[in-house]
Amino acid sequence: MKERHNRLSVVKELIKNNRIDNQDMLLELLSEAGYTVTQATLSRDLKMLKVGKISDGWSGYYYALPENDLISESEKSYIQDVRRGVLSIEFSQNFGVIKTRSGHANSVALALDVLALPEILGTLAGDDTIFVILREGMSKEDLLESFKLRIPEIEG
Amino acid sequence: MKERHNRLSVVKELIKNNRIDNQDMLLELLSEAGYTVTQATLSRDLKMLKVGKISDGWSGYYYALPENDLISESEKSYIQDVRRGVLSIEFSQNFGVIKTRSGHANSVALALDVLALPEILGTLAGDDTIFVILREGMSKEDLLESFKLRIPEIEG
DNA sequence: TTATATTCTGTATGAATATACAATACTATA
DNA sequence: TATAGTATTGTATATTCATACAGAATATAA
Repeated sequence: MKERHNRLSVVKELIKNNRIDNQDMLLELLSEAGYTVTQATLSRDLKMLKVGKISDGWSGYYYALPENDLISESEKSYIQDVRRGVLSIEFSQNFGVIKTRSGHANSVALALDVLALPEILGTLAGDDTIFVILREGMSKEDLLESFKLRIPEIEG
Repeated sequence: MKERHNRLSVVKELIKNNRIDNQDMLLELLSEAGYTVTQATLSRDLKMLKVGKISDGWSGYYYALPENDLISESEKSYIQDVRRGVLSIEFSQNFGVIKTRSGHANSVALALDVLALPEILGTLAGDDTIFVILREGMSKEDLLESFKLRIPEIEG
C-alpha cells in the first residue's frame, strides 16, 4: 500500500508552499489533491512528518516543516550545481572520484564544501574530476546515504 | 502592573531551559516559580511570546521560542561587531552613510553582509565610513526598522 | 479627584488536535 | 492458499489550546 507514502509527500509539499493554519484547512487542500482522509489520519501524518506549528510573528500560527526539511534558498542553488554537474561517483578505500560534466568540477566541489557533508574531509577539483577524501571512519555508504538525504534524486 | 511583564520573562526562561510538552506542565513550573495563573492566561502569554510547538524528532512535541529569540552564536558576534562599530547612520535618497569608529568600517560592513538585511543591496567600506546602497523600493525607514529588529539597542 | 479608557484576568466554552479501540488491508511465511 | 503479524484507517472521544465575555485593576485625562 503506497497510499500513505504518497500522501505524506503531498502533505509535505502543501505545507512547504502554503500558509496553513489548521488541519481542516489542510484537509481541504489534501482533498483537492485527490486524497480524502479524516482529521485523525491527518493528525497522524503530521506527527510522522514532525510538522510543527510556529508563530507568524504577528497574530497567528501556521504549520511548518522541521528545520531539517527546510533547505535554504542558497543551499538549494548549490544542490542544483551538484545535480547539474555530477556524472558518476566511484570509490577506492577512503577516496572517492566524482566525474562531472566538463568544466563543472569546480562548482560541484565548491557546492560540496558549502553543504559541509560530515563524511567529507576535503575535495580537490580539476576540470571534470573531483577527488573526495573521506573522513576517518566514514564509508562510501555513509556518504551516499548523506547524498540521498541532502541531494534528492541523485544516486551513486 | 508589572506582574505580566515579569511573568512573561519567567515563562520565556522556563521554555528555554526545560522540555515542556503542554500548558499544564508549564502551569506547574510557573506556579513553583511563584506565578499562579489559569491556563487561559498562559495561553495568552504564549501567543504573546510567539512560542511554537515543534517536534522532538522522535515521539513528541515541545514548546520552543521563535527563531528571533534564538539568534545563532555566530550571528550574535556579528551583531556585536555592528554595535561596537557604528557611530551614526544618515541617508540621502537610496544611499546611506554609516560612520564607524576608526578601523571598524570593514568589520561592520562584513557583518551587514552576513546579516543579509533585505533592504541592503550592497556595501562599500573605507576605514571609518560605509556606503550602503538600498535596494530598489526600500526606504531609509525600512532599513532602520530592520535594524531595530535584528540589532536591538541601535537607533539611527 | 472623577471620569474614561486600557490592560489584565478568570470562567466558561468553543475550536483544534491527539488517541484508544476496532475494523480492514496489506505483507511475509509456511 | 492459509495463517500470523504489521500497518493503516475511521469513529468516537479525550486532551489540549484559544477566546468571548464580564469584572477587576491600572493607567490617563480633565
